[in-house]
Amino acid sequence: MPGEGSGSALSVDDEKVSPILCEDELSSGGRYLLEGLGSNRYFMMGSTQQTQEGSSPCSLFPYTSQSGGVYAGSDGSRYTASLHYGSVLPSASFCQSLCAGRGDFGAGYQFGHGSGNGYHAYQGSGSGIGSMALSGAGLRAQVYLCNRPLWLKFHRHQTEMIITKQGRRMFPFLSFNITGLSLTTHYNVFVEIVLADPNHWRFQGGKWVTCGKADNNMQGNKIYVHPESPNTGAHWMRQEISFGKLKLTNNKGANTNAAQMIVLQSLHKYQPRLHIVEVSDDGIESTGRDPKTQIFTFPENQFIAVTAYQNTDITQLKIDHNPFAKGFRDNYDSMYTVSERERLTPSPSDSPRTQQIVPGARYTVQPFLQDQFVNNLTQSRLYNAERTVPQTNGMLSPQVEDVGAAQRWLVTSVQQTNGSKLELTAYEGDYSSSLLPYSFKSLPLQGTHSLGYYPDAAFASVTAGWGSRGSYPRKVASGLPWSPRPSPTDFTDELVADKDKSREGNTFNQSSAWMESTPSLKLDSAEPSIYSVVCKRRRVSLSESGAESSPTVKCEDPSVSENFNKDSSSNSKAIGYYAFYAGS
DNA sequence: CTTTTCACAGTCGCGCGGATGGGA
DNA sequence: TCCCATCCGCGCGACTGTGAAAAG
Repeated sequence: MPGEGSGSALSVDDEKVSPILCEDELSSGGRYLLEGLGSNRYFMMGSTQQTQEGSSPCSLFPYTSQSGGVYAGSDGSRYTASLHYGSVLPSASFCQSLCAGRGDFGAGYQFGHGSGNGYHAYQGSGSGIGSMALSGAGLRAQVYLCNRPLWLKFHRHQTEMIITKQGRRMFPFLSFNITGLSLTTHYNVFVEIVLADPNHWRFQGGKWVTCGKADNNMQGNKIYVHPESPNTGAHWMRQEISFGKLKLTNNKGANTNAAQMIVLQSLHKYQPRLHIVEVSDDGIESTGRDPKTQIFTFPENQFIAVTAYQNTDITQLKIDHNPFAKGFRDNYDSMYTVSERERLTPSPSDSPRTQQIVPGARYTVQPFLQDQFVNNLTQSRLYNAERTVPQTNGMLSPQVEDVGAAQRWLVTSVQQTNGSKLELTAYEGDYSSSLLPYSFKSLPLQGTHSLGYYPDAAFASVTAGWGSRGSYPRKVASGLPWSPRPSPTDFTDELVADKDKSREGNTFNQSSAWMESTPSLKLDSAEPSIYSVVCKRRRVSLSESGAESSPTVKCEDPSVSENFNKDSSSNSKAIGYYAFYAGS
């Protein structure tokens, strides 16, 4: 694998610049001049400091001001200045509307380079789908971050990614859906991870603070090419594109599996970027003056590379959501040992077996744009307890997270013969008005399509990210007495932010507006209040002494907790969830 | 004191081979 | 009886965070 910026077959146009600048961002001084910063490229966003301090939802979209000049690496990197955030840049007025109305771009940020003037201002459709023409091709590619809710969860606490000498997989991993590509044109799809800011970071006083300048002389591979590259647009659009096998390392001299590893430096903040490069049929990149490249950046993918976790909230999130860390879940037994007979309705989310019967990529349907592995988490594992770290430690304010997490996308699995595989549906559209205070115009809910999609797609995303495991041939849903559906936790996840609010208010009125139409959500909405009383708990760790501000209070009444798990997580949620779909 | 490295135990799932069942 | 597809169990390697030790 080529080293940084040396991908022979991968090149990015470095000439295009976005003419669109967001006034807010400009005035914020969130841009850096990076001349002389060395060979590294920086993903330039509004400074983290600013976004931490600022409560404006606009901070969620700090890239709105970016133009092509942000990658002004002094090494003449081939990727310099190829970022064109302006493609979906809201105008200044849109920024204002964001701040005022808590609007959202949606799950898909669309960047890319166009033909000079082809920067498409946000249309205000609320679809969250930006659009940008490929140079010369006239095709608009759109990229959706599939597991965005989970990313937001981590991002809220400032995501940390472990790096080791032998390489560590990312979690959450990067997973995208792409639309708008030419069906027959070949593309290389790869991820590049660049410095997000010029700072060195350290975890101090329960939060991340800058600590001097970043070491910008880091050498090593910064690119991970998707193993299926190159491939046709039809291929890329057929299913989720996951980078679950991407590994992060701090071993500069790593030779083995170098293609699978990206070399990072500990305590630096990084920004992954997705590149889609059009290539000729023989796999050679398009040549000429105007290579057809698009780059997509999701700010919630930012993370700080660490050799050991610093923030216990991040650790807990990893344990809770990463199946490989299941062994560290403290009440794993009680969570999953409820006999099948005791269940009124089996829940797709409460059995470890569930993960083994995940159909995965066997079904080529588009996975529910969902948390990866988030489904296996029962509601007993919430973060209601007092925190060691300010909740706004991350880039997002709770409010901002509300915006992002509450946002839902469902990519239906309709296998259309015309090749347009993806039919995007704003799943929550019907009730967004009551739940979400910001204006968000959703695409129409496709009732029959959506319902028909759920049974198999519910778990597709669970395994899709882990590469080839999707071909698991057995124990598919057909053998189950129930039809798997998106886990109720999906909704609950979205409501995490609401939980934080409700734990103080202890009121159910908050979501009453949509209780009537969404029974399952009603149940989930009620959970925070229940749990804030019954089961304030955190990760149980021997090392976590009482001296720390994070309490180690376990469920005061295990039976209550267990019953809750059983009744609510399995039964109520499943029933409620089912009722929701059946009744919708 | 901070950061990195390493061994560890638990979990997961791929891949293999054998068992099972249905159809020709 | 044979063939094929599916199911099942097992072993191994990959993967995880932990916690102590080492390194800086």
